[in-house]
Amino acid sequence: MDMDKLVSLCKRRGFLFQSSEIYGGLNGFWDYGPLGVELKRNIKEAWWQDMISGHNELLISNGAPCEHQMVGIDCSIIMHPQVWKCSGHYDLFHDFMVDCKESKKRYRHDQVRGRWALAKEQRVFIATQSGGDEGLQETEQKALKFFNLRAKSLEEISWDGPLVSLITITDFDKVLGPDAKAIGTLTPPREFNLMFKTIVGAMGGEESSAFLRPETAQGIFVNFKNVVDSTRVKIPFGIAQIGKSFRNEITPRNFTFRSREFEQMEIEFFCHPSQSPEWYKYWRDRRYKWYTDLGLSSSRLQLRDHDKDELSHYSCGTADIEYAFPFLPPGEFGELEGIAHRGDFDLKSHMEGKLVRSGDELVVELGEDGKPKHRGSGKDLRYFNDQTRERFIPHVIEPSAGADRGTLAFLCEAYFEEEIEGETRVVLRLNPRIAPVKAAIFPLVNKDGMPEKAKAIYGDLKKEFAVYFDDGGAIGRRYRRQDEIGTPICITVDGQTNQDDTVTWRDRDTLQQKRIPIQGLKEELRNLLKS
RNA sequence: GCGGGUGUAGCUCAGUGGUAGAGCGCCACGUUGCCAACGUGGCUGUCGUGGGUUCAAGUCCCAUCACCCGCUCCA
Repeated sequence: MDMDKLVSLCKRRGFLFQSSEIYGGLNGFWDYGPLGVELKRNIKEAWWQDMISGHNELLISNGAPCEHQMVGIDCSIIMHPQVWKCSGHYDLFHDFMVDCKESKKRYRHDQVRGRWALAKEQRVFIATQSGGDEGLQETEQKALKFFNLRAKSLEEISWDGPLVSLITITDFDKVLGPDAKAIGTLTPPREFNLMFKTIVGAMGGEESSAFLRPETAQGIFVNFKNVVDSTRVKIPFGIAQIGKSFRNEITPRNFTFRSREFEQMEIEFFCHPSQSPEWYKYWRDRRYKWYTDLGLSSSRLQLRDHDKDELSHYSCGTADIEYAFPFLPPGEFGELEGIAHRGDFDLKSHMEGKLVRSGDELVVELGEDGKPKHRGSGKDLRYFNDQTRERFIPHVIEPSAGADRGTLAFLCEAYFEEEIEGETRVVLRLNPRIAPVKAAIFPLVNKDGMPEKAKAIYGDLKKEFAVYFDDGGAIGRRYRRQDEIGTPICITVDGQTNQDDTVTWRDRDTLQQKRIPIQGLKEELRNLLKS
């Protein structure tokens, strides 16, 4: 499938627009149009229904170790800055970068190394991105070139000290950049923040700066105690949230796939440590099945377990649900959702302070003064089981899905072009549950009372379903218009309707028609949405 | 971030320094009895944006923004 065709359809039919388009657009931001908002809402509602509101906590779900409860929450986007310090985002998403004015390259400040070289009465800091022996060799080569010396005159250069980080350097005018020919081309380090910064309060200064959340998860962790205290939930249970998150991605690309503002659908599932591996497996499989049930084909979808060295510092297991997007090279997949076993990392961080791994253990990271680098809340976030009299920090399984990525995947999967009697038909084979319009109602022609009858049916169905009325142009054209936006059913009032109160029911995928009585339409549509 | 490409009507795209175009779509009227029918009429443009060169710029130059491809980087 050609991605351009889908992008064009999305624009033409009102699924997706570039943000601020009349001003030339803004990189990494997208708007959902009238049909797009319905599609995305349907996907989010399907998720909420299947994970939370429709969940039966009295039954053991397929593959689950025991019963579990599910509740929802909706947290603020801006939170206390300490949340991000303890979660690790502040340190991780907060880099200093230096730019090279000559080579136009950008380097992470802490990843550039180098050593001082003296020759021809000049002292220069020769920088490189390599470390170890490779770094030593590279700096030698660069120094020879810079001082315009032959390889055999290497001894004319004297080296002052070992390979050190650029962080230790203050006189940037004596630095030879990793890809530069002249000295002094590197800019001083500049703050490069992957989190969006904002100011709280109209008169705010630096002390009142805050961040837009880079993930929804932390709102759940900091409310863990509130939920436990207010709802009578018992472990194991999950807290779910749908909401916007923000990341200042360096390279937004591939339509909405990597955006700077995006929507997440996240569950933090809290369980006893001894049961956590079973729950991890349960959520992994359950979440994969959710996508296939809604229409993603298993040939383009994969569940991939992370390698040991790919795991985050806190994780004891992570799997990605990935989709073979058409804009990716064959064989490559893009992430739709990550299911992570996070252990007790998050709750513990918000109790004690930012954690780092030390061997097999998580310990509070200390600052230079020997105190915690980022202090936790000091609140006791342990869970007390009054049956077993056990007090413990629950382990967490986190299925974290991207709503926009899911929406994009469903669109890609649904797009088909096919030849019908020499004409190309464009059709979105969306699952009826997520289709923006469930059915369109047409009068076959605009006479003999057909429009009146069709309008009456439309008015009645509209109370319960997202339906669309169209009497413009020939009937064939109206069918194709609906095919293109994924409407599963077209209902047409024709001459026979006046005699026996039946209408034709036309299927988007098979193009087959059947006659059904007007009274049976609602039941028929309900069945369609159940499947 | 780097390199290459693209930017003209809602969409797809023509356009040689000299009057802004086509197809599709959309709207109205008529016609029309089931898969992008037909007729008539109509709407649609800051030629991505800002500068410059020129008597004259959609066209040439510079800058900038956005999108696509390839690197690079990254949750």
